[in-house]
Amino acid sequence: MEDLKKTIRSFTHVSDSDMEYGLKFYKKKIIKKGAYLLKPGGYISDFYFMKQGCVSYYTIEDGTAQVMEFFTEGYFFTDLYPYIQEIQSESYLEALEDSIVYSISKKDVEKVFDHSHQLERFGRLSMQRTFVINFQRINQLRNLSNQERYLQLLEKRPTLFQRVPQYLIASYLGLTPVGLSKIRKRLSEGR
Amino acid sequence: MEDLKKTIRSFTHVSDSDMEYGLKFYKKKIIKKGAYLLKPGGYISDFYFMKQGCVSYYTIEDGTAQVMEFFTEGYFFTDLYPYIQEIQSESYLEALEDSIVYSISKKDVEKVFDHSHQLERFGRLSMQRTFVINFQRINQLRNLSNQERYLQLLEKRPTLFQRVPQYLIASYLGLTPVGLSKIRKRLSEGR
DNA sequence: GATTCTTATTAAACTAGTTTAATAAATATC
DNA sequence: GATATTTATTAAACTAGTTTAATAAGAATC
Repeated sequence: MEDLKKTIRSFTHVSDSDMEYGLKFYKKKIIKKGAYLLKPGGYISDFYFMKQGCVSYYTIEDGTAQVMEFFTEGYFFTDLYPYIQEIQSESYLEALEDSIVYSISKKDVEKVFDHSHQLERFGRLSMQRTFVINFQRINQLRNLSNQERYLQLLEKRPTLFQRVPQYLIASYLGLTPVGLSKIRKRLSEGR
Repeated sequence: MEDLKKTIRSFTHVSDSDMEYGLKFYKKKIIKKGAYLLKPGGYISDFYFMKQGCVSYYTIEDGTAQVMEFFTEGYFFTDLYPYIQEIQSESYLEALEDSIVYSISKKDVEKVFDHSHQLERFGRLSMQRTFVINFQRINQLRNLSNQERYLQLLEKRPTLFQRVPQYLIASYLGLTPVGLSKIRKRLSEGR
């Protein structure tokens, strides 16, 4: 769990004893390609850290997948809204590759935060980080064209395009496979 | 500062002594309509609580305002990204009405969080709340049509339409004044 | 209360996407 | 390596927005 430890410490100082206390609640979990961590109607009570692999986070709207996010190495993730509210989820968490995650239950997260002020701070700061990412996402959705968002994704997460089928990337960008194909054509013609 | 106290306690339990410690750092501030709490190039070091009034949060892109949010009664707000990163802001915080806010400096927030585990928890939970709001915003931007988003805003924050000019609401919804006008026409014709 | 300034609507031409369907290319399976 | 299946591209018709410009309506000011 070295990279989990490293990632936590990239947020804030955590003493060895607090770290040891926190990490002992994490469990290693292997998910085969095509398997689900979560399906609609299920309850999500775990928080995950992606050690290796790729999980897509999506809902089905009118019969087609709406991809919210691709979680890859180093991501903390869960389906936060139902996780917080303790209600049924409406989303899927599906492995797009054989993946390894570390999981911790909500109860244990709370235990850890109660026990360690330092780790509660990590919790706050990682939430803050997530805020910033979402905030930038909103600005991108509002201020950039689909073409610009495609180019930005290509720049920021180039490996995604080797790992994930294009129609899922189209969905992530908020358009249809046909729409993305048109954009790519337009770009290849230098317009 | 009763409503500030009440709002904080709606997140988590805070003892009287911790609350008293925290609240003493807040300063009351009155902003006249048209005045700014923040302009591009400025540094934002305060966190605000809106006691009464309305502040618009926007950037200027290609000469027109892009409204991110309208902060009204009960909102905690700042320009979080530059606040966290301690970099220059690119945004405006402008009072659309005479407003009363309570402000606390970043240094004092940190002092409060150091002193009180309970208030650090409030910080984490309010960040979590903000996450959820932003998350829902992203889903709305992705999955709803402009018309649906207009109707949803009308339902959730009806008073906004009496307080704020329509072209700013258009901007908030991510469209032009002409576009919003068309949507309203379409709806009034029952389509 | 007339004038000025701001805000909202309408019209017309345009654009970047959509949908549906057909085809082509790539990948997996027997 | 042929066949079936999945994924990507292309075409054509359509749609919900855009831009620019003119007009109308409302609010503020003298």
